[in-house]
Amino acid sequence: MRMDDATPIRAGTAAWWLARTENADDRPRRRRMLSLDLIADTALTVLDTEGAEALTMRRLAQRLNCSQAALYRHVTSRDELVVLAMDRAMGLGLDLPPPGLGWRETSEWQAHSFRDFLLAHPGLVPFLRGTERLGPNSLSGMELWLGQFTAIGLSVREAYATASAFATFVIGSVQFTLGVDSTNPDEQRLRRRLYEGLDPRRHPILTAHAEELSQVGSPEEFAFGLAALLDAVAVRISG
Amino acid sequence: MRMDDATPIRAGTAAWWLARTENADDRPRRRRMLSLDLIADTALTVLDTEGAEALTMRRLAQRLNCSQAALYRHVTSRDELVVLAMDRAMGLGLDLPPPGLGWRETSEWQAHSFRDFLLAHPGLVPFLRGTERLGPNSLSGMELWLGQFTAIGLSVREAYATASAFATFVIGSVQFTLGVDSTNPDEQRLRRRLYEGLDPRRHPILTAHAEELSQVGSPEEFAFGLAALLDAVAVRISG
DNA sequence: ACCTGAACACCGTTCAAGT
DNA sequence: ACCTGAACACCGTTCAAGT
Repeated sequence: MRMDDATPIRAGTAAWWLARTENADDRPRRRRMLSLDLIADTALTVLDTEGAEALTMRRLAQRLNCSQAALYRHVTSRDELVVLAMDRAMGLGLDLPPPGLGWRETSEWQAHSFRDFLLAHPGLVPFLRGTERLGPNSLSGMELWLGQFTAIGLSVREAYATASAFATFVIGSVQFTLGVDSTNPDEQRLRRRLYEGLDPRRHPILTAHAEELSQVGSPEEFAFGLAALLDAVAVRISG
Repeated sequence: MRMDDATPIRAGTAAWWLARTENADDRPRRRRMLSLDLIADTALTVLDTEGAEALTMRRLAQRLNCSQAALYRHVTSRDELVVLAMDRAMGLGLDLPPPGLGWRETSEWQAHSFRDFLLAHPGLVPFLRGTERLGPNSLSGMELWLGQFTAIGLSVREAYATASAFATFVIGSVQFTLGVDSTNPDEQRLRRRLYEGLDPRRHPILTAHAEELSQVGSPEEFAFGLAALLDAVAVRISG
């Protein structure tokens, strides 16, 4: 298979990340006003301060005091920019757990820390599509999880699948939560009314337990899934 | 809190779904060429045949042989259309498991069936944001899960949190998978090269086990997470 | 060698005007 | 009462032209 410059490589694939690291040295030929890092950081700032839908090339150029066209000297498309910014964010979201905890407490702490980070930066969440997975910061996070899970007896393959499941679940549950914020008390009340108004013959449980079910919130759902994953690890290291 | 017509309600919230069902009767005043159902179905067709980025109001109108403006008689925004189409898709993705299986096999079958459906319709996946959660078809799915999990001894609250965790995990893992398709053999080979090229001091495990880790694929990761959730249910019904 | 202005081909949404 | 054409204010991306 030939590597042809004409066929564009999809951002976030192994091929794309690889090409990026291999061409790293011949990058900075001259002093520039702009840098890729600065652009990615500014993108994150825009996401935090103005939300996901504000991340446009025009808005970014405005913040950087340059033309939109100038951005395309550092990045071949908006997609590419998003992938790079997301891996950058993964670096920011990666916090070291307090020492002295057992593996279960450590993993729990990390999952909660990551979730809290994402909830505090909701603008990032729509862009987390797995394409950041092979970026340098994401790989640092993976290395950390691999170290932890292999240290307690999982095989390398198991540790990788486990870490992926954790990441998937945390990101997925935050996306789910932000889709409709169930912490809003009024939303909760209306959800109850919605359940109550259903056809009791087709929805016997939802109608009968409308009040109770309307109270089940995102933290509860997250706690269940997280405990499940931790239990599964416990089973696999003892067996 | 007053319900003001001037303040738009975010699509997918309880308030929005509620208003929709309550105003259902005074909808069809006259015969129309277009219907909401037809529009939503056409949207799904576009997603399946042309992919996620092809779902524009112009493209939709073209398929329906009407003007873009006509769509806005049935839907107040593209967001709304997406939410409705996604709930519709949830109805299509809901398949009844073969009878006679135990709870674990049944749940496993359903999770795989849902995953297969999403993988077969990748155009849907970017739009699953949890906003479809309270739609009629999604609620039918929820009722099904609730029935299963309460039947084996979980409380209603536990059953709801469990079902949510399952849904979150399935959707999240498919999003993750489609972000970068790791079933591509060339991608796998390149991923190995990517791992091998990392700094061994900062990434000791990834570099040492590059080949093995590059082989871990999406089915394996999914199997781990699913087994974990099923184990967790088993623990909770026996304890 | 680097950056820009202006354009191109798209978006979602609105609204006066038609029938 | 219903639908439309045409416009508005945006997008991402390109490229000849500047310095």
